Amino acid sequence: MSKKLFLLDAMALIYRAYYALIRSPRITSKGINTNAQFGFTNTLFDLINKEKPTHLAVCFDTHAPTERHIDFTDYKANRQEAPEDLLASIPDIQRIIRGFNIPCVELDGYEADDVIGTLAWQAADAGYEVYMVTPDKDYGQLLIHPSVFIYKPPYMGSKEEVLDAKKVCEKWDIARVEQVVDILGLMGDAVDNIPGIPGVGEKTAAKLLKEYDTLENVLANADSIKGALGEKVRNGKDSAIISKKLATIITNVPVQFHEEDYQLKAWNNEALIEVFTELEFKTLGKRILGDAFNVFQTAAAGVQTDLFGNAVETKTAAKADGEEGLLATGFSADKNINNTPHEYHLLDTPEKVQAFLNDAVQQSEICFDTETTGLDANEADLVGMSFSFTPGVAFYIPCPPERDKTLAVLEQLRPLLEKPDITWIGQNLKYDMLVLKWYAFELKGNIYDTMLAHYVVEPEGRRSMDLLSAQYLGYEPVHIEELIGKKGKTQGNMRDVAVDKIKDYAAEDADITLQLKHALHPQLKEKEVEKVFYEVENPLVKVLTAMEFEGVKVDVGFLREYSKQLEIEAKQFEENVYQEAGVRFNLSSPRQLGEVLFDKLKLDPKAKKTKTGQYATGEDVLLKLAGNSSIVSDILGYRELTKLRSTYVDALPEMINSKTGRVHTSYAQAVAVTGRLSSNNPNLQNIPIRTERGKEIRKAFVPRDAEHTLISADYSQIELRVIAAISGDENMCEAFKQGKDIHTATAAKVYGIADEEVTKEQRYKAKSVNFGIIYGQGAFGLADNLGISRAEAKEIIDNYKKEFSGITRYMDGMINFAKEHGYVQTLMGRKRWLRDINSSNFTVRGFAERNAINSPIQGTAADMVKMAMIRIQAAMEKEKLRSRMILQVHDELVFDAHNDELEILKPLILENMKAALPLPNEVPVEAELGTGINWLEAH
DNA sequence: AAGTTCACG
DNA sequence: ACGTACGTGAACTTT
Repeated sequence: MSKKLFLLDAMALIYRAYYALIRSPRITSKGINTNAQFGFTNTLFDLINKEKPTHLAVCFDTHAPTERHIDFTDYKANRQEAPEDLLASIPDIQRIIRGFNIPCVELDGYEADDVIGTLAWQAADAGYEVYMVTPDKDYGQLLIHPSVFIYKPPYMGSKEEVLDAKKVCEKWDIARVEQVVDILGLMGDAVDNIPGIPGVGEKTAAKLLKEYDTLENVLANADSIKGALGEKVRNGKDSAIISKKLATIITNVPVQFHEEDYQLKAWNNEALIEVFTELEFKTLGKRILGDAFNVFQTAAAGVQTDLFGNAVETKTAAKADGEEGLLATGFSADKNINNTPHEYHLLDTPEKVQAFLNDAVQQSEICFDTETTGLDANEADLVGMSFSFTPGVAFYIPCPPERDKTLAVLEQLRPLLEKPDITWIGQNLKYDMLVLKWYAFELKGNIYDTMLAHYVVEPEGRRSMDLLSAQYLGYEPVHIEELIGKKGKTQGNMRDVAVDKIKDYAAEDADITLQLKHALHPQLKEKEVEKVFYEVENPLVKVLTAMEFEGVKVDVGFLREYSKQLEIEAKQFEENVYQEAGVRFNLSSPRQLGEVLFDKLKLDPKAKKTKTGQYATGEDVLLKLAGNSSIVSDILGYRELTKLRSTYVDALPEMINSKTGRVHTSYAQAVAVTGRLSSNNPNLQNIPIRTERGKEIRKAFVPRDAEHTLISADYSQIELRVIAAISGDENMCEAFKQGKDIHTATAAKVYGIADEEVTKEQRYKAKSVNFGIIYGQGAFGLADNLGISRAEAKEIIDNYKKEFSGITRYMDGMINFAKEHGYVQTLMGRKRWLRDINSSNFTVRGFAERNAINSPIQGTAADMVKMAMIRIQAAMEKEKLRSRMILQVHDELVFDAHNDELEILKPLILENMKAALPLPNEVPVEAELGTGINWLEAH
């Protein structure tokens, strides 16, 4: 057997692991982020398992400066400081590596790639096959040696990949791997702040090398390169030479490859158990160490699991010293459905279904899940349903493709589905209920949505079934891809999958969801979020289901006409821009626009500010351009019109449902961290209103027929009322109690004048401060926003803080509360955890501090609207109205109202909105309402 | 898949 | 010296 050496680029892998999991970080019960430790360990273990190396080493960078830093002070200068979590992970990772009895190699004055390069070539000369484990493309240059390869570990769904010299050449479009350093020298590397030749990218570099073979030869022939490119090359000669040197990996650093040191040996299990326990690697620990870890865990935790995986208290078990934290979060961690005997039943005859029903109607809680032909609940057909009420046992009932047969199946289930005293448990039940609603069935009992339970327990993470199962049950369920393939062109249809396979998949989903409920449920109490769960989120599900089912009518004819008009006007703006610029280019490309504006036309403040080094061309930048030339207004005109056309006018008709002729948005109830809803497919929460041309689009949203009218009702200044109320600021509370215009009242206080003396200008500035305050804005931001000096902005803010000292107290109070408790909360007890609040990094901490100020405000307003929706829906049902609530836009509710019901409905809506969530300090809640034959008119 | 811009509250 | 106002979703370009 040949000898295989793997050399790991530790920091690159650690970074990747950390950021791969950043959206759903792994946090221990002590609040430590273990993304990097987890990801790295996973990669290392999988590698050992799969690739069976005979020899292995992990290489680190050291803090000592390298020759590159000394030669070129900008080297890696723009690199952001690593997050604290990530830096803190390194000692743990080194302990883990030592636990595996693998050497860590590092050398002051050299980077990991130099060490790896040197060792790789030495080992290869000694007859090894060498794999350098790294995602870094620069390593390509080392493949000059034929037995050296790059091994890219699997990442985000893509498989691992072994790169040889041929593949590297293909990637860069070059002839020989020796040219890797030439290409890097020419194009530079933004990540390491290696400049290269400005304006030369990957493509251009490859082109140059095709013609001239080496970087030196390119430079030698710079005079014969024509046009702008030649100019760039001639100007960038010095930079190119330095860049090539920086990009060249040193292969003769003072290390020696002693093969016996790098040979894989037996692990130090004790050391590994200690680290894994500390890091709470439950499943991973067991996967790596097997029973050695299991025995320890169970004893340490003082909890065992019964046959079905339920946590059972063991009275006699004593906690091992120092292992308090292991189950402190309250989930039963060691459940593994794999080890639990499970029975998944296929109920494919009416007799079997009946037997199931007899049992099921006795239950108080049943987990329910549907399988359908698609992701859009308004278009999908039912393929089957699964149920579970005993952990490990689940039932799957298939539905035939013919609609009448599916209806017959549902009919048999009617006594169960409509039983009023059942609690239906499910993951994202809105989807399942919406599917049922298209068959005119509904779940009449209570519901318990595990997705929402997780949302209130942990609003920030993601919560797919797969993730939740892994996190709370330590179990990886069957992936849907195994049934219907990956998303995209190859994705198949659930209808075409063999019924036995669907049964296993679907039944498992119901089984897992039931167990998930048991794991999550104690967390509601522990985290003190029961109120927001039971009084806000859970009851809202049925309301949203009804709204999504209803949809809204869109006047397609109007939009088609408007589209033509916008197209003509946009074209005119576009032509104007090309005239003014003197070139034709793609005006939709910010990159090309930036080059035209700043390189060709040399317009004044050269704001080069995007992180990729391109010119920023956003509206704020363009408006600051010298002279406000007409090209700017033409660009902005073009942008406005094309935006309106592509995002709304042309897109909305495409979203019309084939069955209803209406547009059905989908509300995401567990996405926005503050507690707001979000809307997608299409997003109906960002329909234009601020510009004349934009608000026209609202005319396309119309009542269902001539007997109906749209009603729009919105809260007045809800966020400011909330901050007044929860801060208890006297002046602001008083202004609201007296029914004053809040921005005028604010201006009067800030400028020390009477309300009547406030000018438009002053009111405008005060309004900006009021909004800025909600978000934690500083003097810089206010100055930028209002186009005033920082001194003036500071003065306004100082005055504001003095006059509204209660607001200042609130802001400081929230930050201190967060620092002490690690979270902030809304009136309904909705929490947001802010683990960066004590960070030593100014920027990171500042972000958390602004969240601490803003989240309770935005979140309390969200609580209030949601509660209003629940009340209004209930009242409308009680009155048996034909009118329907159809849209929510954060502080606004829209209704498709029957004309006969308008006079009942108006007070019903307003009263329920005002009374939904009374604010402290007697701050009144006001709402306003309008009606019309379209949304614009109603607003 | 990431970055940029822009629509809303 | 740095960055600077919160929360979203979608379209388009570029990698």
